[in-house]
Amino acid sequence: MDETAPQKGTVTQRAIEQIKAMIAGGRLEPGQRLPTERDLAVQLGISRSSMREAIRALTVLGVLEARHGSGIYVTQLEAGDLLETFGVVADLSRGPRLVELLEVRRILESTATALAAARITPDQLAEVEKHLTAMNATDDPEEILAHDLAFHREIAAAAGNETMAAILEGLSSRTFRARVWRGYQEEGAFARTRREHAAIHRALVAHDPEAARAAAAAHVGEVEEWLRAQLGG
Amino acid sequence: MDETAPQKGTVTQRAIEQIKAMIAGGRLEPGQRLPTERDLAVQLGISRSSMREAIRALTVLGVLEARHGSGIYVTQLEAGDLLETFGVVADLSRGPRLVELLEVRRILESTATALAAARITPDQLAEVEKHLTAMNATDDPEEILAHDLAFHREIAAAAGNETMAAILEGLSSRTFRARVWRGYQEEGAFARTRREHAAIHRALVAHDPEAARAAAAAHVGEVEEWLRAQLGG
DNA sequence: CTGACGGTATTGGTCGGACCACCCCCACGG
DNA sequence: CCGTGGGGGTGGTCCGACCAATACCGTCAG
Repeated sequence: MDETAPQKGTVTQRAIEQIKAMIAGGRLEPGQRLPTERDLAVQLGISRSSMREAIRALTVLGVLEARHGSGIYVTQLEAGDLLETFGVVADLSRGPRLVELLEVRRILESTATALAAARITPDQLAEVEKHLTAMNATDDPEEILAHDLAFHREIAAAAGNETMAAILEGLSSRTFRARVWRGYQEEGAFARTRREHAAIHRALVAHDPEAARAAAAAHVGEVEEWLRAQLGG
Repeated sequence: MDETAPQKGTVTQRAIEQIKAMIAGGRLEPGQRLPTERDLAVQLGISRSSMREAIRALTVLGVLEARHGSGIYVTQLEAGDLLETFGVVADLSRGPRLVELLEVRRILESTATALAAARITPDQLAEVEKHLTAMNATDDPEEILAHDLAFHREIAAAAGNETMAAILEGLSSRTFRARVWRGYQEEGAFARTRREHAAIHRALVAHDPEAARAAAAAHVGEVEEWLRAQLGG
């Protein structure tokens, strides 16, 4: 047995696993700077080209961050960094998968809203109200969408679980919302959306988790059912 | 304005976005074969090296699949393909983030188990029972873990939401479970785990969603609380 | 005519080197 | 003391070559 010759998969794939292992094993801390591409390539016994592919792969995964002229660094490995790729899933999903994604969002969003109702601070509540007001004060769909996103983002943040908030952020990625929202709002769902947002807000003010859960579930569920009908007929 | 010179970010990043756009726009269908690396590089006006980095990035994201000697293909873009990277998040998370991940899993797993209780077929139930029996028939931790994973995987599959099942799969990735499980089981939690699994199974047999939800939430919650205590001191 | 065989063109994988663009730091001069 | 300009280091891009796995197709035996 020659332990220096694992010989599994491509050299690039191996390099990816090795760097991941270094981080998981604590040899590389969040925020720490890595050796240069050239040095890393020599250390792992591969060419710089292959090493660059490995680094690029870990970069898109949100594990590494390359700063031109400075060096390669490990990200803070926070939920937001690693779950950014979740948006890709939403962007490339179509048909039945979109309904499944909305179902997941309904489950998480309702729970997050319930948690927020119990924990939200006055400051956070003020922020939520700001976006609610702004959302109702304009007719520009783009602006409405932006404040809609921020409205739910603030609530998710108030729930106190960064990971959950990051997942919800991915499930509400711009292109995803835009694709579904366009058709949904064309049917004059603005009024209904406003009522639902108002209901969520009331539950937050009352610090009523169960009401918040129900309001959020109904809110997402409305879109979910509409989309299901679109696909079914 | 020269529309041929977007000039935003690195050329590789641009290539990634362009290929993603081609897929999102329907110009590339799932399973379809892409042009050669060399041809793609020419089409987008970049070098083959840069194009390879873009392809590698999309490969690790589960969007593309490169077959040596054959060509590059779009994956089926199913939940499993795209959410495979979710395992990376679990593998690289530590400390408080692990608790957050378990909280997300508790929410999704309890809902999935509830859905499964309502929809599970006799065949699927038999499969679940198979792993439950096998799990109780051995003392080998590795084998127990494998059947434990399969037990929950079958239940998630029976819930009828592939996306949710794929996320749960990622949240139960081997290294994640192994890291947490080791310490948990060392405290003689085998008996408790067996009781909890039995409770989940009973709820499935009875087709009782609420009981299933409660049992699953308690099951994950136990581990969650233990982990929270570990970190707290 | 059919099917197994083998060679060859195609295609992804790896390598090495060259040059550019950008950042950081330090020595120099005000 | 401060700012400032240059130089060395680093990631970004490109090129050309060769290797390795695959797919295709013509050939030949049955």
